[in-house]
Amino acid sequence: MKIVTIIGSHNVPLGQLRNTKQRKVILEELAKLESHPTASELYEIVRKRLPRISLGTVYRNLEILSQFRKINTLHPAGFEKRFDGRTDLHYHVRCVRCGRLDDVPLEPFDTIDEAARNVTGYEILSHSIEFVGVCARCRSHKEKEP
Amino acid sequence: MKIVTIIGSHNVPLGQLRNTKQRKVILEELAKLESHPTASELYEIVRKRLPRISLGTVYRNLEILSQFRKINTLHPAGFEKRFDGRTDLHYHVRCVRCGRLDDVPLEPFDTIDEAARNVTGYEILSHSIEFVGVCARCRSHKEKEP
DNA sequence: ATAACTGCAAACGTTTTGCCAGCAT
DNA sequence: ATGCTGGCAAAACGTTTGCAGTTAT
Repeated sequence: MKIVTIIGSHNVPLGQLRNTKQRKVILEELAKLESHPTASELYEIVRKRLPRISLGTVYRNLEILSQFRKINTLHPAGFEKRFDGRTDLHYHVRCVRCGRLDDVPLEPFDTIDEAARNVTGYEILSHSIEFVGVCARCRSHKEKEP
Repeated sequence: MKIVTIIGSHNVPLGQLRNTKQRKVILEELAKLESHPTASELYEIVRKRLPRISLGTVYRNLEILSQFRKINTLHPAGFEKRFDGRTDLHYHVRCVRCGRLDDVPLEPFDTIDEAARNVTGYEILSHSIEFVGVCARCRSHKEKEP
């Protein structure tokens, strides 16, 4: 008997995605928007077309669509806040396998704030960069994952 | 009569910060750590020195210390996930006043992943950048804030 | 036929809050 | 004396999950 580790959320199907009305409307409405809505904002919008849809369905579909790269999830899934004794500007890298978070010892890119100011109309105060990747430890354990 | 808008969390004092044992220990332990603990991880650590401290106190102090720039909060306070119909790499800017989130129409900095790889030992897959600043609308309303 | 999917409601884990006593200034 | 702060417990919040019935393929 072989034990298989299922990667990803419990609600993401192993087989074929289906094209339900709910999923279609969620995608359509999200595509229409310039903004980056939260799940419940999108729920309110979608509800105008599908009054009986549930918030759970919206969450489930956003998760699935994100896994299949149809949409993008901005503030990376369910992570707790983390705190850092350093207050100087520095960057972080997160391991997608184990969630480990490390500092990245690079000098801050101090020119990019000005670039952002020029194209956004914002007064830019600072920025943060989070790299995502696979840490050394997880890379050496790669045989565990299919 | 003048209406004053209180900025920031309900638990952040308007007056002078005090130097309590709990606050000191939280700061000390956080400073010792190379890692970026969550509130409850830090709670467990601090509890070894102050067994009667509560998790609420840890949260309150982290919030206050963060406001006063004594520490840094990594995954910026309580924001919900946001979803984006675009799946290509692009950056975002958040207004610290109103929470508004916009796209930043800059070309992706494709060289920085390699720089990060060189200094971290991670296999770097991607990165995200979030600028923080004040949006045009909020800048024109600045008279409302002290 | 079958596996994906939905709505609903309950459960979950994290964070915030109200209360009141206690302590730093 | 003032008002910031702590502990505690309850509430709030965003998100996930179990269930039982439904739907797309």
